[in-house]
Amino acid sequence: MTVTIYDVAREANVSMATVSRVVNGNQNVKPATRKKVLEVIERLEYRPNAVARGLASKKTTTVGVIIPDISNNIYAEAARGIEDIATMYRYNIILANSDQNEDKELNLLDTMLGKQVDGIVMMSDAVTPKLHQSMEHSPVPIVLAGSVDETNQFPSVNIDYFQASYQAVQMLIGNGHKRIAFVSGPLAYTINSKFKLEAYKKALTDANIEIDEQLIIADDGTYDSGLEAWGVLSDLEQPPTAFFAGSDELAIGLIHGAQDNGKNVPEEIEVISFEDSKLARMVRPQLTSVVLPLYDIGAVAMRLLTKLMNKENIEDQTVVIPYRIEKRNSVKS
Amino acid sequence: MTVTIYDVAREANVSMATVSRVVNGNQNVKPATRKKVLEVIERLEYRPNAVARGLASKKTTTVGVIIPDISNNIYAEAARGIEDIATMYRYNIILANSDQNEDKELNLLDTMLGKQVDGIVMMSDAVTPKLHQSMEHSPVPIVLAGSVDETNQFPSVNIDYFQASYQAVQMLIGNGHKRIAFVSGPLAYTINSKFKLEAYKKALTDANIEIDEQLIIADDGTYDSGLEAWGVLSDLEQPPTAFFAGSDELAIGLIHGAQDNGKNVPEEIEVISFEDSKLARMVRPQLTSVVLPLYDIGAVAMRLLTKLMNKENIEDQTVVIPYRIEKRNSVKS
DNA sequence: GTGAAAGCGCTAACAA
DNA sequence: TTGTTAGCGCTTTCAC
Repeated sequence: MTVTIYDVAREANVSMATVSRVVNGNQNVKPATRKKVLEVIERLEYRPNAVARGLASKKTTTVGVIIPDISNNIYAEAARGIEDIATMYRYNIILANSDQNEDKELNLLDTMLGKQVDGIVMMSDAVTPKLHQSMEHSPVPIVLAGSVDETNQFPSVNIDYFQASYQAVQMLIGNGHKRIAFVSGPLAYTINSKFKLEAYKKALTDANIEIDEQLIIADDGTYDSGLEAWGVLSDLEQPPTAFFAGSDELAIGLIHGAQDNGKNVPEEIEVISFEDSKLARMVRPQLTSVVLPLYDIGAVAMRLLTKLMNKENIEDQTVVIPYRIEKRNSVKS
Repeated sequence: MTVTIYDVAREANVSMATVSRVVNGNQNVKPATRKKVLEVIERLEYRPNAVARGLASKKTTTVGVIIPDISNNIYAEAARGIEDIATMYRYNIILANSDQNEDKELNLLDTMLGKQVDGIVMMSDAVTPKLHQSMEHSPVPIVLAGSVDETNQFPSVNIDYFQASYQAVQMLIGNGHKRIAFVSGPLAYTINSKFKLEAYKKALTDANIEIDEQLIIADDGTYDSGLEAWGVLSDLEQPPTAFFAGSDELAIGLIHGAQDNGKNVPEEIEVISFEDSKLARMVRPQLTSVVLPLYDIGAVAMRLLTKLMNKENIEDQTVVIPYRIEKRNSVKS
């Protein structure tokens, strides 16, 4: 059978309280006693039962992580950042995919809270009112990673999507383009893409370029949809000469679409992406892209969560990580 | 404060046993009672404490998942398969990265067992003796996903790496190549790559082609190392005319290396990959590749684990999933 | 420095 | 059909 703290206590001729103390590194134990207990623990191969410990202490040292889809590189990268920091602070993570589906998100929140996680990191492109409400009722801290909470009620970590997008579009404008397309993920109606879109429009407007709704496409964000978008856009009477893509996959689809049509990138067509995953260097030409520091976003979010779980004072709940634009060859100069 | 089963019982004028019954869907409850209890649960927003439940029932409905690196698409894909099936059977997963590091693997095993997971899915390219031994001592079932256990002691799910690789190399041989290189990940010394290498050698030998160790390169499996491998190999006196790549990234690196040198793929250089991630279609020419069904491997592994946790009878502990070769344009005909 | 004992919130016999 | 009662394995006062 499994050996319990009680077995150890008996074998070591001490009380279970003492065993508990040595297991938990409590200093109030005579070195000799500690040694004796440690020996018995080793001999019996005693392994503390974290569930019992959790019940008694009301802490599980595990945090919940709700992400849209782990098989999507973006989220996987963030997940790795989260997990690394979690490990550093001795937490384990319960990971679950929501597919951006509100019902799943709600359910996951509930089951994770049921499992008594000490905190939650949540990635969701759309913090709906219902979700928001559920999150408010959480007995443990929740931090948003890569998702902005417009009510500013929840801790969150992000980059400045608007600013980054604005700058990206500006680069294209600076290169003389008048017909600039914006191709984004399905998220056209969600937060982050909303910022990108707003920035896109603002940048054009500020440069006195008229906004043409035909040049704005929102699909599912995949390579194929980038290819498709190229098809649609290049068939326009006045096709775009530059593209602001919402993701690397999209950008590559756009570029391949152009190349398959005999167009040169960046000589004839320029493309700037928003992501800078390792894919960015795996195309010819390599992508110029806003770098979205996913790993860092995850890591910082988790770090923030540890502080919150520790009830430390937080200066600022919403942290904005710096971004930069990596210049490669899909945009001239 | 948090509301417990006891609060619900009191409010509903029943015993906690009855509340427990309705929460657990036990049929031995009069409909009227059930209704009453359900109402109170709703009103009080009672949420069962899974930790207490776990302690009492000795089941946590969570499984551990140990993978090398979630930010690597291969493992992320498998993780998604694992999680989907886990969710289907109402399990949650504790996910952790091992970086293929034995110490971490050992530690993770230990902490997960400490957390009383009901089972574990493990992905490890090298089941070392120590690891093997720790796994044997596990009180809960462990299944290996995408990793073969040479002792055949643990349940595992895989494809036939040898057969798949053999066939891949044969395609190249069939196209008339005599100088065929094998470029693989760092895993040259680990199980799966070992099979690939063996198959490569066997295929050549069977075709009376001499094995040239210079044509065998094992590096870190990244795009850059593919590029590098091209550099080294193309500088040979008798450079290879065909490549068997251990992964898509590697294959793309090889192809770009060739193209940057003005070589045509597949006219002058042919490349076959082993993976078939979505990357495979995101290059020109698109990759011909052995398809490694990662999602399925994960899903089947998890399904197998549910059976094991359920103590169902398993016909065969080691399942071999069919593979196929997806023909695209990096190999002629 | 160490021990006794009361929970933590729930499940699972066993009775009734 | 429902209630009573032991635990599950540990943490945590509170005494000594």
